[in-house]
Amino acid sequence: MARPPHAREKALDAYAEILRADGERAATIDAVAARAGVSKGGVLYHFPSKEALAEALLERFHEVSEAELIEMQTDPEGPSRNYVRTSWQTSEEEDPIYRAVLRLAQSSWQPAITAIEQIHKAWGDLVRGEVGDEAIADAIMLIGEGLYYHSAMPGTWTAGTFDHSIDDLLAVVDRLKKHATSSSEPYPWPPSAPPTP
Amino acid sequence: MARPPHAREKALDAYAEILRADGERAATIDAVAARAGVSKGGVLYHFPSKEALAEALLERFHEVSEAELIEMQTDPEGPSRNYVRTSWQTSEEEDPIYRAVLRLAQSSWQPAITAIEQIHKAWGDLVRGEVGDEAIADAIMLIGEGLYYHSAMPGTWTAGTFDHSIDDLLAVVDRLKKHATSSSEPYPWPPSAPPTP
DNA sequence: GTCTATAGGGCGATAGAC
DNA sequence: GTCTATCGCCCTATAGAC
Repeated sequence: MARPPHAREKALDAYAEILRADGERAATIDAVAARAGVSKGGVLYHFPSKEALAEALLERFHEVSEAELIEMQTDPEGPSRNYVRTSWQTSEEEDPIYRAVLRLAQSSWQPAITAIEQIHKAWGDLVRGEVGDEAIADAIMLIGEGLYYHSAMPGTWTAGTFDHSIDDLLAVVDRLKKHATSSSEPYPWPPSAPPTP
Repeated sequence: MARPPHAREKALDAYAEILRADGERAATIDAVAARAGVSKGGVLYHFPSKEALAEALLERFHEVSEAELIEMQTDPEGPSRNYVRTSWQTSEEEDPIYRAVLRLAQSSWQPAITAIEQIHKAWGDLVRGEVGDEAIADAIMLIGEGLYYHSAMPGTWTAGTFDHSIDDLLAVVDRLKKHATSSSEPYPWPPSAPPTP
């Protein structure tokens, strides 16, 4: 795996990008091959079926989301702010993988639905652990999911919509957190010293 | 239009339901015809092309969303609570049209994207008018959109997730509104006596 | 490993009987 | 108005040359 064939990665990149930008229906093997600069047969050599392409994307997703989860745990801002901030900022340009997988989930592909469900649960656990109030944790999670809702919408609709106000939004999150901690004793946070990378 | 052929409406219903439940790709003319209990040719008599089917759905959407907008304006709870509540509750069983159109938007069909964009802008204007604070209005809108994000996800993931906590969530919305009105003078609300239907 | 050529199946749309 | 039959296209996948 140290130096796998480049065509494979290029095809997977192309697949993710077409999915994200144009939707599941546009992500045909022809389109992937054209964008990756290889032939259809070339793509099908590395990915014996179209589903294999989707499965490979899901593997990438698991790697990336595991790393994101660690970042969220160790961010000195705390999980809530990290979640809301990255919900918007990784949506802007980075992290095309999440949104590509989201498209597969929206197309009712069960493995993608399960994967999204799992990572959301993990994120939600961290936020709940930090704020210690169920309803407020729900509200914070929904704000982040609302940002994903925007980022998952095709077209130019939401480009930059929250760029000017993400800090104000984070201030609202702070206020929600503060209210939660003042009305009930929160879970201990951070649970221990974050590991140094 | 007083008594249009039933097959037309049944086909449109079937199209919306398949779209909502199984995604854009599954909404073939064959599938629509089967669910509506007519033949493919029968469907294509009323809707000369597949796009005509989508356009008819969009017309329905415009009618329904106009009515929803009036409800949101006249709800004695105010637009914010109405928005958050209906974001979840109409997702449960009612309002398959919104989610059907959402699927078309997620498939990068521009007319659907534009329609969703417009209704969101109208909702956002009402919420901003009520709370009078930009960041808090954004947060409230995002909570509602987060609920739609859940409702737009296929499968059983989110079924009932917020049923037990929607009132707690509305309490958080109240708290956000309260903070906004205490820190800055809000817009006048309600603007005038709501029209009686 | 990557290509071209082609088989096989599904889908949108048309034609014409009833 | 609704049906059946069929055409033509696009997409997935396979076969085999290089």
